[in-house]
Amino acid sequence: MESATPKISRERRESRREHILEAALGCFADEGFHQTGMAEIVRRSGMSHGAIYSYFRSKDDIIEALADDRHSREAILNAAAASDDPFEGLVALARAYATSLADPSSELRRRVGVHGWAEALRNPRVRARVVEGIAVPCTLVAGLVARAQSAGRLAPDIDADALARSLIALFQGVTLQVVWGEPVDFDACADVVERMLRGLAPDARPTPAPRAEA
Amino acid sequence: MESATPKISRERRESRREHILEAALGCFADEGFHQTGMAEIVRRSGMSHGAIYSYFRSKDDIIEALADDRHSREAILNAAAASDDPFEGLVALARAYATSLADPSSELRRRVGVHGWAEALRNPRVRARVVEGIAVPCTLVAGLVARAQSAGRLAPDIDADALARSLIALFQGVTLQVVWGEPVDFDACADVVERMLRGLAPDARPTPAPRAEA
Amino acid sequence: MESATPKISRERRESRREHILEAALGCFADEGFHQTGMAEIVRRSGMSHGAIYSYFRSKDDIIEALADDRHSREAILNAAAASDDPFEGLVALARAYATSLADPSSELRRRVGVHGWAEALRNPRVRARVVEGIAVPCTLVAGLVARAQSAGRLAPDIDADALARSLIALFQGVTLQVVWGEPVDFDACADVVERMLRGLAPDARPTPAPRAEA
Amino acid sequence: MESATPKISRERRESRREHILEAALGCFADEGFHQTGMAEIVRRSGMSHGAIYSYFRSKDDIIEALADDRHSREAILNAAAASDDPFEGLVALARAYATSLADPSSELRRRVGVHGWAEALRNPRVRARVVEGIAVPCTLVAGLVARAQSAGRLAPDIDADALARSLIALFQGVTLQVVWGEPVDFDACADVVERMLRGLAPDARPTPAPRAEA
DNA sequence: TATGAATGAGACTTCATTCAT
DNA sequence: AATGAATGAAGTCTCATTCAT
Repeated sequence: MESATPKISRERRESRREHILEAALGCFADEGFHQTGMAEIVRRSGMSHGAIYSYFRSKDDIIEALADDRHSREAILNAAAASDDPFEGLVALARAYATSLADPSSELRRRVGVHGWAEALRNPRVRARVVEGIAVPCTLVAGLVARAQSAGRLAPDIDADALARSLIALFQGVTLQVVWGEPVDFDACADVVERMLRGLAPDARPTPAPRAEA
Repeated sequence: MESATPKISRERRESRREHILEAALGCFADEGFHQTGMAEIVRRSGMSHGAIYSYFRSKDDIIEALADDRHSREAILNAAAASDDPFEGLVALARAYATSLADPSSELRRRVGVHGWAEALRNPRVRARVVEGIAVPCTLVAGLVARAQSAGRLAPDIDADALARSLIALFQGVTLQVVWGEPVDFDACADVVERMLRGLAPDARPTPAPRAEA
Repeated sequence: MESATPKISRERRESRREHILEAALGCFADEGFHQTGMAEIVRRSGMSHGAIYSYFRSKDDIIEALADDRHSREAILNAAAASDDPFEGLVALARAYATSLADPSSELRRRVGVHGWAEALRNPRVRARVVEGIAVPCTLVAGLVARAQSAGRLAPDIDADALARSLIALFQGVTLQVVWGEPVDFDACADVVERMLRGLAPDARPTPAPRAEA
Repeated sequence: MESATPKISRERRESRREHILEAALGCFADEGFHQTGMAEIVRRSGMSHGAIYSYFRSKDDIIEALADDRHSREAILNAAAASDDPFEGLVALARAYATSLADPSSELRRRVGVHGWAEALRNPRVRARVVEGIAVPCTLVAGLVARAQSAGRLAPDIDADALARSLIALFQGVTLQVVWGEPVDFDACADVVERMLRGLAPDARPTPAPRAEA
């Protein structure tokens, strides 16, 4: 008796689900989660209220589903794995991120992502997804850093985790500025990041900290 | 013509206004702007609906007022001016920011700030305030960078604006992680930032970029 | 694109709409537009707030819809067309109006009509409807007068428009007195009107105006 | 102890009262009774809430006070008394009314008067005042008619009361059209009224009613 | 299954009136 | 007497969700 006869195929169901999420993405990108009404999603999707509620239990379900953005993340993380050299992998990752920010087809996701960052403050499930979305690249970057240190490409006394978090933070902050429409020069920022990373090389001789001299 | 004979003093009025903002801050920090009802603000403030509406024209007015956070900004920016040396000013600023993130008394403001970042996507007035809130430190940091370059403390070919934006971005991203309750080690991050800044010194010899070698 | 698949028939929808209007008519007749709450209309209609708002965009929409009262107007105007003789048509119209005033089933409409007369002073859309409601019979009456003059049934030097307006005005004023519960004798008034109309016949010999004699 | 020391003279008090009524008149003329807030009256009067409430017990009190419009009525009624001849008194009254409608300084009163006509439907005290405002001229006109009949200036079989009501009704209706901004030609209307009155003279030979012929 | 009309709690805001000053 | 800040009930309208069709 349990799902005796699937009226629509699993693929069709998945495709309808994606269709709803896409409609919701557009709505949420424009007005945020709580200023978007289900009616708007209904209109954009061309479906009925009932239909949508057969794919998602509630509006919060849709929000949750959109809080998870595997796709765009993976593309970027793959960039890091492209290089055998962990240090160059970090640099490549920064470049890939900058490039992705310039992609207009991801604008809606970026905007909804920022709404998700706020929603994470009050919705534990959204927070879980957002935090997980940070944890993955954070771990990966920290791993690259550690390997780069082992390979003698980064100063060994640098806190790998702090550097990883700082880089992720930097990407997040740039994303914010981009969605706000600020005139951010992605390439220049990537240059700066690359430069800063190279400045962390073990044989780099930074200006000694004055305090150390005192 | 306006308020011919005020019944309460300007100070009292301002204090009541602040009282409302504080109540709203608590509400918004917990639930965000649009999931907080006026009734909640009324309860927290201990005032009546009507009283609140005599201090603010609308809920949006309150949101706008909270989108502007001069106080916390100034405290940090002052840190940068404390040092005569622009380069050390940058470092001090990063440290001051890290310190401020550890201050529990600013937690609500940080949380509301993040909600404001999302709200900026759909509310032009909030965006104006948020963007202005970025512009000020951005300009200041860029100025410090330029002065540091003139003083020979930073490599002259670094894009001052990109560096400024990147630093601000990094601060914003760290703030995000902090409000999400992530275990961020502020001091370690500040160390990393300082280290990266020092790695940008003109006499630092970074690992040459492999591409350049090719 | 609009209402791709209506769930209820056009007739049912129209009937629901009329049901709401009828409920609102009762409320407005009792308390006027602005002293009637939507809650009262909800109660009288037996529907929910949301349902009503799916038939009318706002309370003002309902008011507007009720400001237009084609039905009762047409019934009366048809009376005028019943006679081939324009002069007798005028008389018949006056009689029909008097008769309609005695109809208790129109009492609510009359009362709401009076509220509409006041509302017309501040609501341009209501005014437009009310003024149009005057214009139609005014034009018709003026036409009858002109035809009666051509047929030699009314003195040719009478200002057709002023007579039309005066008759309409008289009807309006009587309506006012009726809704106030004044003891108006409709038939006697109709007699007076008929008598006055007949006194305007070209061969009537009115008492000469004393001034003219001076 | 009872009003131990009147702080302000009776005249001053009366003048303040009038001042409030004048302010309210302007408000009510624009927006009607129930769409005008006390705050608006406070602003227009330049007084305080409390002050106004020391002259009127409530907003309804103000409405009531304005529902009674002795002044403009008396001016018109006096016109009727100017002539010794009752028939000419009627004509003079119609002329005086037409003249008063053209007076722009009475526009606000006319508008508020119409709002009062609607309010009379729900507020018994307002109705009492409005009805009384009709009764007085009605009685006077009926008296003139009766005297004119006694004097052989009007056909004796006319229902004096119905004629009086009809004339008053006509004036009211014309007032409505005037406040709505309709292009009413007062003089032409007065001409028509005069003509109709003269057509009621006993020696006038109206076109016989067809029914009578049948 | 799918539809969309209906629900009704709850959103934001206003405003006649009061009363401490 | 006069002031105007404060009250809080009531106003209009929205919207996530359900369920008869």
